[in-house]
Amino acid sequence: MRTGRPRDERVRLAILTAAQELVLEKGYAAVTTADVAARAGAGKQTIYRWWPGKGALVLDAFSEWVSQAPRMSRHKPSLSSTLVEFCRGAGEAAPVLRALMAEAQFDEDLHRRLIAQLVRPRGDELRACLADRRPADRELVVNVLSGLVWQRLMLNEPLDARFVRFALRVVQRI
Amino acid sequence: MRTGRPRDERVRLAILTAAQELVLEKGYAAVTTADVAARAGAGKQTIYRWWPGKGALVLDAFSEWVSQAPRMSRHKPSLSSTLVEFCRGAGEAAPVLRALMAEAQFDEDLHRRLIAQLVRPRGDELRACLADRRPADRELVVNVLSGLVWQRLMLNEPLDARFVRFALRVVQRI
DNA sequence: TTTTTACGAGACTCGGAGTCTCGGAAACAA
DNA sequence: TTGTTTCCGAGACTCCGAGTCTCGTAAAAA
Repeated sequence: MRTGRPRDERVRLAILTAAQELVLEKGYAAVTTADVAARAGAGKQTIYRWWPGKGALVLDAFSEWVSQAPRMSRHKPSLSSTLVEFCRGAGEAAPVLRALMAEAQFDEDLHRRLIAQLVRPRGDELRACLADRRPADRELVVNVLSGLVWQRLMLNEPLDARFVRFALRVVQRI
Repeated sequence: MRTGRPRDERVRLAILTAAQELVLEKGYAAVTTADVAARAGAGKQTIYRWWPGKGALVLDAFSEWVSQAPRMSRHKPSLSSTLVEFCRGAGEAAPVLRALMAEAQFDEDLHRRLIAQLVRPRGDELRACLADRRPADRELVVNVLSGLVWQRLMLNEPLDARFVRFALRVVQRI
């Protein structure tokens, strides 16, 4: 059994909540770890004890944001609905996704985390909607779609309904 | 006539050259404006007099790097050769492109410059290779291709010959 | 009770971005 | 020639955020 005082779950949640709120209010770049600690009523050291840095913290605070799609449906979700739902979530959090991907370019560890916690899961969701395609085709479509999305994000163009229609049209023609 | 001492062209080139060398040697993040000034034998203020910051400087130092394709051919360049040539240039400078696109996410002015000096021109080159397509198709193909490239860059996957084959296969099926 | 780890708080170091100032140089104008 | 304007190298300087260190205290297990 692990000895010593255990990690306080309420503190963990307070920090994640504070990070999410502050980033949505002021934007990723304008938020400091000191800000997060202050709003959470925590010490900076408590943040650095459990997260390697601001990037990983914000990633944890948002990694489930995008995929809060209603999983209640017992049907296999359609490609269209998956894409719509993703763009809805990613649309609100677009500045955060841009900032995380940007920061990850300067931080290998964060880059790995970002791919494992955000990029790969979204790709898997898409893949699951393409079970009827040939495997080679499937990878091709997934690559094209996520390419379009990330390009759109980094170029700061909206992930709106018009984009979804465009993306679906592309897929249809492959 | 503009009065006062004119800008020294040799200094301008020395700064651009120093920036390019240093970034290739040590990587974008590890280079400071003080480093560039030192190697160029210039003062920091001379850099800040002509460029708003490190990002814009490095962008200028590399903005023609990618498209040093031999324009000697009087034939219209093929999509294949354009893509190969672009990936060859972008392959070597991939870390720089990643860093510039990343930094641009935190700097609106740099973002505009990056799109105007790098993103748009490459898109135009691609577009010129697709003159035989219907205009709507053309935009679609350009979007898909540049989406694949930027995704590849930000995910730190190689822009190698295998990728070019993949991209061309995608285009062929649209 | 002792040991071990977590916690809040705050002081601290470190490094890079960008600014300011100074003495001097290169152009133009009177 | 002299004065004005802008450029230049050099270096000191401020500002700010990331991350570290320490201290007194709290909560769990041995």
